[in-house]
Amino acid sequence: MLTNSSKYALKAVLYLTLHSDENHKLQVKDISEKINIPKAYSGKLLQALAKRNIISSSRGPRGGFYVDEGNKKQTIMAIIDTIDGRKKMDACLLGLDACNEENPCPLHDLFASSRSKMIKVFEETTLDDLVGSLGSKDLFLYK
Amino acid sequence: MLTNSSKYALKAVLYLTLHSDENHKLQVKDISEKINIPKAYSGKLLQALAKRNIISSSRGPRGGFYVDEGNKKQTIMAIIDTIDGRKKMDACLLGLDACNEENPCPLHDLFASSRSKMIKVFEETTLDDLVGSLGSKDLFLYK
DNA sequence: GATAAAATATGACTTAAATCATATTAAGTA
DNA sequence: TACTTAATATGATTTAAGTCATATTTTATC
Repeated sequence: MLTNSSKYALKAVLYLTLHSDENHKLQVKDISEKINIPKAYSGKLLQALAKRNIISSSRGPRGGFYVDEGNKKQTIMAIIDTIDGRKKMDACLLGLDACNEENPCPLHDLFASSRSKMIKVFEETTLDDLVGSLGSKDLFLYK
Repeated sequence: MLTNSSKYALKAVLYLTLHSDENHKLQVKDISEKINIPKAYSGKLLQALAKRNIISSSRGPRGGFYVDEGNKKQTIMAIIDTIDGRKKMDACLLGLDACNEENPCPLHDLFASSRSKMIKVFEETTLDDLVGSLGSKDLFLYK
């Protein structure tokens, strides 16, 4: 479904959404330790996310990564797309290029409705939404 | 979602379900050419499926792989499980070991219902069902 | 302005999935 | 029984994902 990379990216962005803002930037080291992923690897992912404006960053002393109000309008799908590429989500279960609604593979109809529901949720759910639904319980799992 | 290997396996089994029986066995070469996957690779997958009795095989002259009536009771999930291992399907979207119904990760509830529906379909759909639903139209896509 | 702290850019290394190759074993046929 | 045909078992090679390392650039602060 998702590569390791986009799982990591999702975790990192969620962490930033909950624990950072313009005045509380976090460094790669802090983030990677908290969410239990290799530092150098998370650095790379965070850079890719910042370039696409999913998250924000600033260099130099007191710099770091953070999520501002604008970033919170980003969706889960935007994160996945940045790291894995959107196409993978739409791909035929059997990997058939020619498979689609009009020309479905034998598994297409079994799978299509679940998948499109899932994709819709990913496209429509923003970081704001996620944080909202968590309410006050900060606790979630990074392992 | 699925590895390349299990996609190939699904294609191969579907092909066998439609085009083979005890009296019409197919060799690796025939199958791999028809479904457009590397011969040596499909050989390995077919062997694994035969060992688990998802499909049948016999050696020697006039031997080959085939799907008999018993094999047709096998499910899509059995194929996936043989090649990828069942666990992957149940795994948390974020890859969190500790994530479950009682202790859900932030994405859990967004994803859980689509996934369990999908899993249920995979577990309940047999090769018989698939062939039935195809009706007379043999045509499907191997590319 | 000099210094230090941070992200950025780039590339190398490692591991697992995907792919290929082949020697061995079993079964049908002459 | 010898020969041929096919799966089986095993392992080598290749490729892509995942991981790590570091030189460069930017920015705050003294």
